[in-house]
Amino acid sequence: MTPVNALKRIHLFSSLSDQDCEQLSKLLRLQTLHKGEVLFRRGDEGATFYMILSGQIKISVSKRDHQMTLAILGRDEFLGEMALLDGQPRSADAVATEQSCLYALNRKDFLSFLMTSEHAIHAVLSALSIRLRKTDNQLTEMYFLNVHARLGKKLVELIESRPSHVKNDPDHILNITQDELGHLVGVSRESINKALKILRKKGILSTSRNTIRIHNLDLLKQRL
Amino acid sequence: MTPVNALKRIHLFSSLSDQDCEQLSKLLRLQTLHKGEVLFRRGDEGATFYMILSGQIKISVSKRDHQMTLAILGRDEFLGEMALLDGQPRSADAVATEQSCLYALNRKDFLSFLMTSEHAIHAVLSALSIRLRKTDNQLTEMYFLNVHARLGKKLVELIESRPSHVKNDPDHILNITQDELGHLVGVSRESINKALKILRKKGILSTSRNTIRIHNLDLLKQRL
DNA sequence: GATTCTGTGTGAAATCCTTCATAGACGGAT
DNA sequence: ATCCGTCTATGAAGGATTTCACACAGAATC
Repeated sequence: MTPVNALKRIHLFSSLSDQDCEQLSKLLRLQTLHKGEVLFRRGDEGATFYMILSGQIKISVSKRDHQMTLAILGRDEFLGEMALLDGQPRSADAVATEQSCLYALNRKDFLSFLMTSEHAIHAVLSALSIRLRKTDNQLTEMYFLNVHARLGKKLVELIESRPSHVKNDPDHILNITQDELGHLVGVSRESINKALKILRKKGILSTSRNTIRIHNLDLLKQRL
Repeated sequence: MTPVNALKRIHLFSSLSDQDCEQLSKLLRLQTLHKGEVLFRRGDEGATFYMILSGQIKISVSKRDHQMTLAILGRDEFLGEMALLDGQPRSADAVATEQSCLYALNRKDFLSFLMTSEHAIHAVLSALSIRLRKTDNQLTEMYFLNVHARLGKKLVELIESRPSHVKNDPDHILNITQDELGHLVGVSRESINKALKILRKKGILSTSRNTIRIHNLDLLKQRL
């Protein structure tokens, strides 16, 4: 595939003319990350915008031996825009959870690209808006709901945001450790385990190393 | 003052030409809210953008007899943009906490105004970014910090975000109920009260109906 | 001035969740 | 085949926060 066509497959760039794409492609830097590799850390000066071509980036904040995961971003999503837009340092860590491939764009180029594309502005505004909504929601749920309810919601969210169906298998399968789930829900691993135990006893799911297998998604949903 | 000059005093519109201002002023609708009046509710269809000319709007989410305050917006700040940018319903309630005066702009006009002003785009992007950062921060603090630490931070934040100094008075004075403080910190009124008791015993502050008087801001800060 | 309302102050009991300790299971490396 | 590191499972103890109950004070209303 030509570089221009590759660019156009990315939603943020999809409305660009061939010319603009070619222009832009000269400014983009391709970056590969191994599993576990750090893209940036909280507190760093942020001068780069990233588009995820493939793989997965985890956005999280750590303190002592505790960690909270703010978001997990995948293909066609972008990150790093906050530090560029408001001039503050990175607010969280970004780490690849699997082998990942990104386009990187420096501050100046990102901002000028943004101003040339109405479509891109809309995409960024809308993405920020959705993220804000999501975090607000997480914050209120943290206050209103207990571990069981939060876990239930997160499981449903994880399943619905990913293609976790395997052919000829009625179950939904999540590949995640209970530790990681704890970071996502904002709760200790042990509490996750105990909450899972209840769902297990009701036959809603079963657990094994690195995986949660949901047998009855409807039943899980109607508990919310 | 002419309407155009009034408009230019608003940061979001400050870069507009006289012509554009005049144009815009025809689209803006002036809206007054009494204390306690509701601007919109969570779940409403959102088709309006608001700029605060004066007064104060509280953004909050309620559930049963519990409430969580997400933000308190004041003069020169705007709200309502999320529903316009991502097309989802209102994510929270907006209520005037005092007599307030707003400019309202409908969806179409807001979006087209936005696209004509590079300055406005930057202002909105930057504001969204700052809000996102703030909520992320609140979320992680909710997980990492206990009531005492969160209350301390919130008190400092409230003081630093407002002019709470009175002439010839070395103290900082906050006019807020413990109930409201609880909503802001994400904790019960009683817990706020008990946490304040400790600060009171250390001589950092004193409390009375509707007010918290901070005697020693430095001491409060160094506990964080 | 009496009454009502709203907000503060406080302790006891209950609840939710974390922390700690320990056991076992599974997979990968040697 | 064994060892080691990671992940799951679980119970006991402790801590933080909520809930509940009630007393009290000052402001607002009549």
